Amino acid sequence: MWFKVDPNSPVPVYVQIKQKVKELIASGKFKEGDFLPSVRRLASDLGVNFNTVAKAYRDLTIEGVIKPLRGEGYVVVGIGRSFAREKLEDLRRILKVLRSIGVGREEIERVVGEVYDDTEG
Amino acid sequence: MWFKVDPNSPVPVYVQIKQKVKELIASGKFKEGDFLPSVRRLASDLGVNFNTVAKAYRDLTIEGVIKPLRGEGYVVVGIGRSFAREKLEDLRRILKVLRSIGVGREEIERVVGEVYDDTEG
Amino acid sequence: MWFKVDPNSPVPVYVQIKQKVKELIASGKFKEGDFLPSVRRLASDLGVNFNTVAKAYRDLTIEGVIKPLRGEGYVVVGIGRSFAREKLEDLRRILKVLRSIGVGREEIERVVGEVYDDTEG
Amino acid sequence: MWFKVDPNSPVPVYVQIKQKVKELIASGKFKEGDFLPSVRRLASDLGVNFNTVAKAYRDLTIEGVIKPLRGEGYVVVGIGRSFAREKLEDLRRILKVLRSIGVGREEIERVVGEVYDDTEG
DNA sequence: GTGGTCTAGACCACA
DNA sequence: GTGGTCTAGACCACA
Repeated sequence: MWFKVDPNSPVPVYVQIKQKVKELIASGKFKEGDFLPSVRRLASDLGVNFNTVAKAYRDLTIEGVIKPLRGEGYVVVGIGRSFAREKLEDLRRILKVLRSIGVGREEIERVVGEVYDDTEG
Repeated sequence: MWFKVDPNSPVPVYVQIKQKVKELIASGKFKEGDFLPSVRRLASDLGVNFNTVAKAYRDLTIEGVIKPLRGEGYVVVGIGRSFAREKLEDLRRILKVLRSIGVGREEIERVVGEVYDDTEG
Repeated sequence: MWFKVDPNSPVPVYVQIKQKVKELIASGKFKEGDFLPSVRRLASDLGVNFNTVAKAYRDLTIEGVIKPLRGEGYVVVGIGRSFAREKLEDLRRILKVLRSIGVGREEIERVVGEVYDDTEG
Repeated sequence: MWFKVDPNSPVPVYVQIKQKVKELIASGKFKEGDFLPSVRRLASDLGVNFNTVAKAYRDLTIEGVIKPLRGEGYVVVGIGRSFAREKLEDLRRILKVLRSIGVGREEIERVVGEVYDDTEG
């Protein structure tokens, strides 16, 4: 039920964790006021060190996405539309690359269709 | 005319360089048999260290994308369809995230239209 | 009428409580022989855990400032001149910093005037 | 020539380091464009762990006081008047406490005189 | 040599 | 049990 991280990616593990947590909040799997899994719990589930998760949570705190309640855990504050906006920017960037390397619009539409017509996750 | 790298990105600079070079080859700006800019030249243009570019070129050599010709520089071997396939996978991944956070297909189509109907680069 | 603590300060909450209680005794709001609010009462007023206040009172007991009377609560023993001396040391320390960063004596005197000419709290 | 930290203070060591570095910048001992001592160098000088200094520098980076140059070190960006303003607030706070515990204005002036008439650091 | 990431693990503050 | 600080030390990216 939990997500995974790739320790061999050039993207640091703590950045991967930040991304995933943001996705889970943006998608409503975690709602405002919910508690995230504890630093140590998530670290153990992901098989990474506690400090790595702590750094991800600390960053998310600075970004105003979550908030630490001493002795209680991290609670979700919210993420607003900013995450969707970021992701749409990512989409635009990759589409530009695809266009520039000669991938036609039909191929793009095929993939969009596959994802959006897919009935499961 | 040249591309840029972001030294503050969590993505290592040499990985950024590899990506850009692959894009330039995939898009035909560099063709089979063309010489890439020399390690020193590119390093100076990007404002990064010689070793950083050298590592990017070394990796691309291992991946079979370019080939060193002693005393002449690095020549483009080719990149085939693999790069486009990778990028389409990236597209699929981001579309899934966008769908999961509730971004509708219309919004996706709007962005696709913007990029593909755009007449310039 | 009661004081507050800042749970996000790097200064531990129990240290903040100790400071405030000392100030209240030094300023005469609590006199020798007076009872402090009970651990549970203060904890509830401050919105902190019982153990946090208990630790502050325990420390103050060790320092000889207050004394537990079994079944009755904590009674003020006294604080003498030591607290004022500590605070004057704090004053000296901060003045040195202000002087070293170029804040002039006039600006210091202005603040002293503001505080000491102020007729209320 | 270097400063010291107190490992037994309730104030975390990394906060103490942040304070000291800010003082040194505010007082002009480090100017815009200067490099701070390296993370590992300062850690060794202070007898603390490298991660502790790293956390202090990271925080100062977020506050916009310094900036990391990969492979080169941390360079001073600037601190402006904000630090002096913070310190004057600290002064006001402590003066209020001193007044409330019955320390007279003469005693305050005596300390101010001592610090500001002192010819050495 | 300099910063960045990550692990492993101790001990403290707080609920 | 939960977060916070700190140590000790490995290995990577970059100049």
